[in-house]
Amino acid sequence: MAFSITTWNINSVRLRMPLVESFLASAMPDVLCLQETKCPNDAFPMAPFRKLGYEYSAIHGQKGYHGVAILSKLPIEDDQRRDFCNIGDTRHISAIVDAPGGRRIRVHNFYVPAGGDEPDRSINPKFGHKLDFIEEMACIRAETEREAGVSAILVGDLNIAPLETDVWSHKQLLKIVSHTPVETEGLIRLQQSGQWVDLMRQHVPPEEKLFTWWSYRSKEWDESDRGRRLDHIWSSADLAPDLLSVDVLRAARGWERPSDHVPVTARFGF
DNA sequence: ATGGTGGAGGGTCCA
Repeated sequence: MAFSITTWNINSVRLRMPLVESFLASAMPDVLCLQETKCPNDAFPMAPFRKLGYEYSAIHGQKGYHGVAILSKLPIEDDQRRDFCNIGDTRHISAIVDAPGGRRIRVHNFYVPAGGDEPDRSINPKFGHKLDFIEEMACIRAETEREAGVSAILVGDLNIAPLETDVWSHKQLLKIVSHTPVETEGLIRLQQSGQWVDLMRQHVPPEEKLFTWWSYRSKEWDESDRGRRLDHIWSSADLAPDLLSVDVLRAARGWERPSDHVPVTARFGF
């Protein structure tokens, strides 16, 4: 039995619906997690998703900024939203997916704050917000007593590239927000304390460069390849042995009017 | 060292 899940920071779901539709028609993941939908709930383009077989959804959006969504071919239940840092941002949603073989998987979909430009919380409150956010994420664990027997997957735009090979130049990015030690150490601590497995790095060795985002501010993004791995797929330990592949669709960055992030898909065989 | 681009919304803010 198979199960697949995609995470994609879409940077406006309404603007990029044609790209989403063509991606889904070919990749056909069971579950699609979107970030930066920039779309209030009552304006979310549900119809095209239904038409493609994504009958089930849990959305959490607001006007102009942020916004996350889970679209699913498989039934979902118990959708929840948590207001991290208590400021009303729509940056988290989760739901339990009824996966094949009677498996139940709690899927968490995150859009972590980018953190601004200056990596110093005393002069840049956005950086402080980001650090507080990832601290609070420690409450989201791969295994919980309350949902015993439920596996877990955490995906999203975490806006941190934790490994040296997750950026085009470790040395040149050490003081750049997304790759500063306080962020990368915080993310790895979070991963370990929550008992999460980094599925992208289980599939692609940590020695190899791996990126999911390339800035809009570089026209030759492909040749210069100054990317970062900001998007992640983590799972509880029980799912890790069932991972078949992780696909980072780099080609999507070259599509017409693209998102600056590309879709990442994990496929499992149970 | 700096600025470069893109989306939302109709100011600038955010990334």
